[in-house]
Amino acid sequence: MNKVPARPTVADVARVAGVSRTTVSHALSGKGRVDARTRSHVQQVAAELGYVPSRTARNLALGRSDTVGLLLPQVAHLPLDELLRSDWYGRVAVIASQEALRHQRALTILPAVHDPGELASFGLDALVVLDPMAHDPRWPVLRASSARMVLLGRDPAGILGPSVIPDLDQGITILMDHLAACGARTYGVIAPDIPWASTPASIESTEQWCAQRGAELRIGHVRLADCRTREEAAAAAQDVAMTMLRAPDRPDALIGLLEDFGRGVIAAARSLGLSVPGDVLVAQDVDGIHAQLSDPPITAIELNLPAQLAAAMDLLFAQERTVQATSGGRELVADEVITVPVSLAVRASTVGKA
Amino acid sequence: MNKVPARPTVADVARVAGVSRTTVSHALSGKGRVDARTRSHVQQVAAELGYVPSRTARNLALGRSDTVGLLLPQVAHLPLDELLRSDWYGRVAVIASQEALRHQRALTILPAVHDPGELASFGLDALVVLDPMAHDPRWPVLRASSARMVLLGRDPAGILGPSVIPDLDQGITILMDHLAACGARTYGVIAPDIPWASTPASIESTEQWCAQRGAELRIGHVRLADCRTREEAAAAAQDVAMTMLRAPDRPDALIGLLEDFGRGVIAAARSLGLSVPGDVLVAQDVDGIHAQLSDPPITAIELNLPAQLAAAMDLLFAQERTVQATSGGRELVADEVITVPVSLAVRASTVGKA
DNA sequence: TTGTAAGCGTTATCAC
DNA sequence: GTGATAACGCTTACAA
Repeated sequence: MNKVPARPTVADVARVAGVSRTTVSHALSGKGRVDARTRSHVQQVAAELGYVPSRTARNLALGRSDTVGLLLPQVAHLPLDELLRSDWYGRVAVIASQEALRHQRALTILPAVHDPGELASFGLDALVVLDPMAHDPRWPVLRASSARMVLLGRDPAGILGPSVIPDLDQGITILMDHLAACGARTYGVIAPDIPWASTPASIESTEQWCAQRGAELRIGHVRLADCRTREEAAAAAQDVAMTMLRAPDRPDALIGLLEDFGRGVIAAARSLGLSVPGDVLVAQDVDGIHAQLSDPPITAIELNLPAQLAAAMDLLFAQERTVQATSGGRELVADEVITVPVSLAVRASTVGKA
Repeated sequence: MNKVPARPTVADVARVAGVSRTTVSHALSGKGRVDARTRSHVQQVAAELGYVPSRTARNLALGRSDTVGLLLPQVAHLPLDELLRSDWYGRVAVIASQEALRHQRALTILPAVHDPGELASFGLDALVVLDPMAHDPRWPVLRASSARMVLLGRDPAGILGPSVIPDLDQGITILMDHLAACGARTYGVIAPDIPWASTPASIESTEQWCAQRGAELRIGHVRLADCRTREEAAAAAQDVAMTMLRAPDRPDALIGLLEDFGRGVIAAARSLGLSVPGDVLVAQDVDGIHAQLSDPPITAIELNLPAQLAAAMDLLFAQERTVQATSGGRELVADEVITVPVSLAVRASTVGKA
């Protein structure tokens, strides 16, 4: 039962190196003026002793936290919500942790924070808020927080901090251009009735594109409230697609505004004896495994999550090393919206009519 | 530019309540002996002031960290590795954060820790290590850490701490029984050549099952080193499956030991004009979206990740409230292995020959 | 250039 | 029961 040798502290280093704690601190952090020889000596001693500064102590002294909190959405009323996005959130978390570490910060996942106190106790000075929604239950908690905040997804209120969003408008444009180039003339959109702000925005982008070109557009709505699983969501999309495709003047390109809708559309086409992409083109506004594995694989917009999170962290910490003035990072403008470029993953559901 | 009102501290509460800091601490934590009236008074004042204890300060004083670190595997030599498991890791991270919070701990994701110092600086007192491998580059770093550790996945060395693993042996047994019940007589296994300890273990379980019943078993190996994408991995599995299915005495049940292998097998069967499950049964040892979305959906073993992480956290923190003696949690036995029950998700790839 | 000392917010020790 | 006081390990005026 050997007692674990306690980690060396500044005091230890100072004693061994024969200098004061201040000098050690300055020598290692490069802050004050220290003689070059003293500095290298201290550094060497620190290395030999295996000294590592304690984040906790440093944070307490500095009044910050060195960690950024990732706030996942509360699981909403929709039973589907959690299922729908759990994989997505996982990806966000892992990527966010990498980006945070790039800024010398650790990342802490805060699944569901109930009261402002709970959040405050973490002393987080930076927060990434995922998918803010219209009547988000997290709002009161967040308002009470003094942490720097960046929202991932459009903030309907634009009051907590800047938002980082994928440039879905650009994405829709690229997608529609692509569909047009593949011969589409009339379009159909299948939209979920969820309170994510991106859905209305996508619909609007589509409408604008069509209006500008005089193209015909039909919009079908899927009631997700009735769906309990992703399969049911796909099936519901299939129903809606079925109706649209049965119409005499059926659209020859169908876009699903949810990860699960594409395959629903394909199933609908197939059951009507229509070939994809021969008779109807199919695409989604969000890429994902479903789109990649579908038969045929579905053309979709790649949201570029790493770029989104890099942008978010940059917003929080960017000018930190240059500006010593404030709490670090650039001034955060509440209703500013940073758009991140997206790209189109073109797949067999829209090309190769052969 | 109003200065943000600093968060109230124990000192503030003490002053307002007209008592000492000690009394406040005792009153709020319930540790020492405090008069009931004093206690409720202090509590009320604290509530009014919106006092929230600072985790940082508390941790410094107590010498702990209140957070558990999640150590993702280093991205290994295999280019595929990251792709293969990124979704999985994300799920692990989110679920782990929930389980950690259940024990009043925050969860921090540490993607790739290079030197022992870096890890030490976090002062983590609990660590969940993901997928320890045979020659894991993280070992020296971990050995140097004094944190309590639990490994998720079998530890080939059994030296760092207890391992939590899904009971794949049980899973294989259930799966094989199921296949046998569905009419299989000869079996084939398609295994990747990756250094995860679970693969050899699964193969062994399969061999034992077959040996006990005198059933014939063939094993095919896929060289993942040549694969750069999941698609290529599936294609490689398809090649191997093709060879096995072309043999005159082809197996009538094929099991893929990787999430992407199932669909490769199905593709192989299809291209040989064999129906699934009519002519050949197909299954995987790991469930996932791929298995669910495949056509037909693939029977697979559900690894029960939430249960695994719950077990891991329990191991770390279980007896904390009862035992005040040590650093919390039960004694961690290095080579102990905790197995978590798994279940079989039966799907169309093995049933409904009709 | 270096050292002294105060302070960050909390808990633990030990008097009263 | 309650309250000084000293840690915890670090940073940083301010002095020397």
